[in-house]
Amino acid sequence: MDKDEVAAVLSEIGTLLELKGENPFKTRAYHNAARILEGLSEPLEKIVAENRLGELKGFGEALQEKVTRLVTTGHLPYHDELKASLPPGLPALLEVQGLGPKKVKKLFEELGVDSLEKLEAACQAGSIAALEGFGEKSQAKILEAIAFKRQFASRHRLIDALVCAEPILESLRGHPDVIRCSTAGSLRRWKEVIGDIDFLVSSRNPAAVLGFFVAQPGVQTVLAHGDTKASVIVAGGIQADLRVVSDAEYPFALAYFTGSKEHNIVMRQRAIARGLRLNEYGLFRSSEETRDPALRVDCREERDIFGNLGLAYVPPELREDHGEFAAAESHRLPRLLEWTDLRGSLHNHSNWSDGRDTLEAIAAHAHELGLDYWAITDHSRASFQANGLDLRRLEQQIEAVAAVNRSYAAEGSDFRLLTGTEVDILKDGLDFDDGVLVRLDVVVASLHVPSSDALENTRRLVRAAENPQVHQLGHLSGRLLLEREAYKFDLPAVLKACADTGTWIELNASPYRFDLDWRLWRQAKELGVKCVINCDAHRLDHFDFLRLGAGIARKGWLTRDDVINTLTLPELWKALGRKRRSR
DNA sequence: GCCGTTTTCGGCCCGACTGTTTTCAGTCG
Repeated sequence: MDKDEVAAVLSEIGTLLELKGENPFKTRAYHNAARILEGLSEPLEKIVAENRLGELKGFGEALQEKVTRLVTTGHLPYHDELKASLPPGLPALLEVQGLGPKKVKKLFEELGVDSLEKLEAACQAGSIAALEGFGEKSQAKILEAIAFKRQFASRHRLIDALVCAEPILESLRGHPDVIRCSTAGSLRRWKEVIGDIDFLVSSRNPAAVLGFFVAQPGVQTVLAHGDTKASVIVAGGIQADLRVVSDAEYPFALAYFTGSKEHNIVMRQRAIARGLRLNEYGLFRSSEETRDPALRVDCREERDIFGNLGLAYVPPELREDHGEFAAAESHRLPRLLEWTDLRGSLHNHSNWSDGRDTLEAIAAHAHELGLDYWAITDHSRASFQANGLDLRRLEQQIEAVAAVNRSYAAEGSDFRLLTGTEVDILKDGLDFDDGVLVRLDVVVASLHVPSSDALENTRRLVRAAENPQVHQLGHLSGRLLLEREAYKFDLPAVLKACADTGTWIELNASPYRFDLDWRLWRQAKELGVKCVINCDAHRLDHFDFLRLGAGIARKGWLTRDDVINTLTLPELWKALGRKRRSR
C-alpha cells in the first residue's frame, strides 16, 4: 500500500472508533496520523524500509506497527475486525449535517438505523422525534440534511467559492456598520477545494450586519442566525458563515477563523508555553479561560499576534502546519510569488484546436492585460477529439502567429505570441518528431491517455523529460478536482528526471486541475525543478487563472525565482534555448 | 493512541449555536 491508501485506512479506523464511542483523543491520533501520511513528500515504503516511521511526530509504537503492516502486507486484521463489527453504512451517516458519532451510535442502537435510506424512513415514520435527546426539530433537520446531501456535493472548487464570496464581501465592505471585513477559512488559505465560505466582520452593531448578510441576493436558505454568527446556503449549494466581532477582537478572530485547525493548535500551544491563552477573542495574559480586555495583549493586526508568539508573519496560504512554524521562528519564510509577477502563460489553446478564440483575439486580450507574451500550444494530432493539429496545420499556424507578431512589432509593441504545441506523450514517444518540435518556441508535453501501469506511465514521462525539445511537462498527475483521481506514477523519479534535464514542470492553473498539487512543490524545488504557472486557457476569461495559479504556487512556498514565467521576454528566450543547447 | 524544560501518568484547543434540556450534550468549525 502507498501513503494515500494507508492514510485512508487509518482515517477509517479513526471514524469507526468514534462510532464505537472510543476515547476522542485516541480517534484523533488516527486522523492526525492519516493527515501526516498524506502530506509526506517521500515514499512511505522507503520510510518503512529504513525504519524511520518513529521519527514522524504522532507515530508511537502502535501506529508504527500498524502502518508497517499495511505497507508490507496490504492488510491489517485490526482494521478488518473493526469494520466487521459495525454495519458498513454507518460511516456515511456521519456525513449528514447535524449527526455526529454519538447520535449515529444512538440511532443505530435504538432504531437499527444503518443507512441513509433507513434514516430517511425513520424520520418519515416519526420514530426519531420520539427518541430521547432528539425531537421534532431534529427530525425535520435530518430530513432536510438528507435532501441537501443528495442535491449538492459538500465540497466545492475554489473558483466556485470565489465567485459566490467576492460579491458578498464587496457588499459587506460597503455596509456602514462594517469596520473591517475579510474572507477567512480555507478560502483565504487558497485551498484547491473548500467545504464552506467563511466571512469575518468587525462591527459595533452585529445584529444589523447579520441581518444584512442573511438577506444578501443569492442566499437560498438561512441555517442559523444568532447574535454573533449566521450560516446560510448560497447559490450552488455552498454554505457561507459570517462571524461578527468587535474591532479590537478582529485580528484574533481573523487568525482563528483562517486556520487551519492544525495551524491553530500549534498557535495555541505556543501561547500556553508563554503563559498566555489564545482564542478568537484575544491573546490573554492569563493561563485561565478569560475574555477580560484588560488582560488582552494589544494586537492591531494579525502580524502582531505572530510577533507576540515569537514568529514572523505567516501568509494565510502557508498556515497548514507544514513547516511554517520552524521557518517563521528563524525568519526563513520565503518571500512568496505575487501574481502580478507573472508576465504570460506558456500553455494555452486557440480555436485552431479546442479553444474558443482566434489568435488575434487572444493576442489583443493578453496585450491589453499588460502581459509580455502568450504561448499558443494547441493539441497535437493524436488528440483527435480536441481537433489536434497535424503537421500541415501546425506549419500554417506558425505562419499565422508570425503574422500577428508582425502587427505588434509594426506598432512598436514588444508583446509577442509564442509558437508551440501541447504534444501528446504516446506509448512509444511523442506525437511529433524532434525535427518538428525544434521549430517551435515552446513545447509542453502531456500524458492524456495514461496506462493503468504506474511503471509504464513513469517510463513515458521520464522519456518526455529527457527529450531536449521538451521544455515542460503539462498537468503531470492528470487529476481533475472532485472528478478524477491522479493516475499512478513514480513522482520522485519524474522529478529527478526533470531536475537532471532542466525540464520545467507546469503548475496548471485551471481550477479544475491545480496540477501539480501544492503539497508537492517544495519537493520539486529542493531538487531544483522550476515551475511554470500556465492557464491552459481555452477562452479569454481563463486568463484569470493566472491569479488562481499564483495562489496555489504561494501555497507551495514558491518565490518569484522559482517560476519561469516571471521572466521578461528576453530572459525567457534565453531560458527556452538553454535546454536545447545543452544537448 | 501520543507525548514529556510539569517526562512514564494524566493531560490532550476551545467557543458558538441548536435543540431538548431546566443546566447541558452534541455538533461544528
